[in-house]
Amino acid sequence: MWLRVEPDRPRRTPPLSRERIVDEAVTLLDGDGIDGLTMRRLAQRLGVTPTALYWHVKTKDDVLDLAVDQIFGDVRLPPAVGDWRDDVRTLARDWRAAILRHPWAANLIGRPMLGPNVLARTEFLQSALVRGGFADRRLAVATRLLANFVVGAALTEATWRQAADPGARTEARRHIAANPGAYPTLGASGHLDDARWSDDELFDHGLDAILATAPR
Amino acid sequence: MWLRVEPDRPRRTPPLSRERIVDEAVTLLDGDGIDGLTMRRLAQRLGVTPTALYWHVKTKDDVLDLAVDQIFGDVRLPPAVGDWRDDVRTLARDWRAAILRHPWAANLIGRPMLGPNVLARTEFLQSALVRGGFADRRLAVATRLLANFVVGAALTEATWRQAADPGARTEARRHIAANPGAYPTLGASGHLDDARWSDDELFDHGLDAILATAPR
DNA sequence: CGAGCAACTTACCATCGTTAAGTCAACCAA
DNA sequence: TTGGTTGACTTAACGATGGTAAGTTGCTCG
Repeated sequence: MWLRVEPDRPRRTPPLSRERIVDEAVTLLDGDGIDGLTMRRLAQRLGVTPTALYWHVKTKDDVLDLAVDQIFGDVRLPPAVGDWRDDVRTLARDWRAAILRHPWAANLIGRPMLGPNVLARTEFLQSALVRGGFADRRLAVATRLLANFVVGAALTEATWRQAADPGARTEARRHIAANPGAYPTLGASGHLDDARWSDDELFDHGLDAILATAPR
Repeated sequence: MWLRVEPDRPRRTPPLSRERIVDEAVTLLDGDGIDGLTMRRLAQRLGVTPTALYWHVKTKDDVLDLAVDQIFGDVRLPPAVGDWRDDVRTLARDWRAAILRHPWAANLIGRPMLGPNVLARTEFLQSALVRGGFADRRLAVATRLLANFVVGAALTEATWRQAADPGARTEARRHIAANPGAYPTLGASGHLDDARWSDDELFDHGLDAILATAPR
């Protein structure tokens, strides 16, 4: 009895599980990007045969879907007791930060994005807007405006950041500079990477502009 | 002399070209989605060997990049002589419509998206905002707010529409209904698909909210 | 002790993107 | 006319990938 080994103790690695698979997938994606995630590489990292994964997961797309929802789980939900504007700002900033922390997420849009974590965040945003006095159609409009701005901004920035060719932005700038006639305003304002204002700054002010549309 | 055949006349199909490849790729993507595009299928449609494509194109990713930029070329640039708000609205609506017409574009975000067509559209948006009185940081903020809202909205809607499982939205709704405690506001307002307001309507009003932030 | 099942492995398949080498007609210099 | 050069394409093949089918192991429970 007291000699009995703990169950599963002598196993070389902790037993496989959907959770461990998803965790390892995320770190693999973080390290090597979207093309770095292979069922074989994933299995190897877990000390397991590729086909073993298919016991816990139906397909590779499942892994991707789970990975996407996982990173949205990192977005903490504020207590929702403070000023509704602060709550919105906090959540929106964290949401954007979560995507920027895992830029590969930009490649996985086009997937459902309807996991429970995303739903919970949208719920939070909407309830904060309700506290702000939004209702009916204005509530619906504001929710979408907010959510789509956050997602659009984060995805666009993530896209730029992960551009395999680090000179892609530079290349685009050169293209603009080479055809000044075609892009008079862009060339003058330097929309693509104006050093005068940071991405963070522009995001925050965009957020404020939306919040300013509150009733009263 | 008068007997000489026109050059390349007896060819079975018109000669291959980057243009023809991209055109066929777009129709293939439209028909069968992102997974339907294979170099082999593409070549077969063009009456050619798969490897022939590599004479005109360096890699499959090139084809995808070109396809993405191509659909943005469909977004007509308004004359830019009318009311600046109307110009912005027209371009934003067309932009969203172009993405919704080719929902697979949602899967290709994460790519540069810096082709000349996209640049030209952003340039147009920005110049319209300048006409609206925006300048300096407010100009930069408004440009990003606008562009990110349009892209975010279109991508999110495209994602929903192309969900392989047509019941994904339904599934999410069921999930919400099953856990009423977790999503009080969402459950009540039916954010996901409230029949009271259409996507078009919510998009237009979101646009108006942004335009309302204009100076003066 | 032996059946049964969960968890994993071995063997294998079709398909994919891509490269290397060969073919073949059209053009141009001699 | 000839003969070589080049552009455009084909034949052949490679390695890697996502996935399936059929075992194999080892734990649990009767």
